Amino acid sequence: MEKSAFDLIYDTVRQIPEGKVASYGQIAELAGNRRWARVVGYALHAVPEGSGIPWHRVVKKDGEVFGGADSPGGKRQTELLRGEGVKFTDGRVDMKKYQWGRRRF
DNA sequence: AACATGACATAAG
DNA sequence: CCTTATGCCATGT
Repeated sequence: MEKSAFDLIYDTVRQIPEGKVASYGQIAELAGNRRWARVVGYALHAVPEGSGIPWHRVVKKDGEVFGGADSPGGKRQTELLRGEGVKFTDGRVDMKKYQWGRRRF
């Protein structure tokens, strides 16, 4: 069985350390192709609960959570990240300090 | 099997 | 900053 894009993406997301966040594009890039950003979104959307996938550590390139901090799910994601020590500002995570590794520069 | 949709990113205007 | 277009995979109808 060859690994599918989803498997690679899930594997990458699982490697995100606690207290850090990664952007969809970053996950896609680490998974193999940076154009999988969309696939990453769908993958997280299809993440079965209890899979051990820290989907809440994945945010948009701007650091905004899914749907926006105003969304019910976004609010939950924000709370989860905050519980790990990630501070939020204006509904966005401070990527400069909390982005996993750091792509670019 | 074909078409439309989706938790995005990037480039171009 | 916003809109439009393109790229990619899986799922639902």
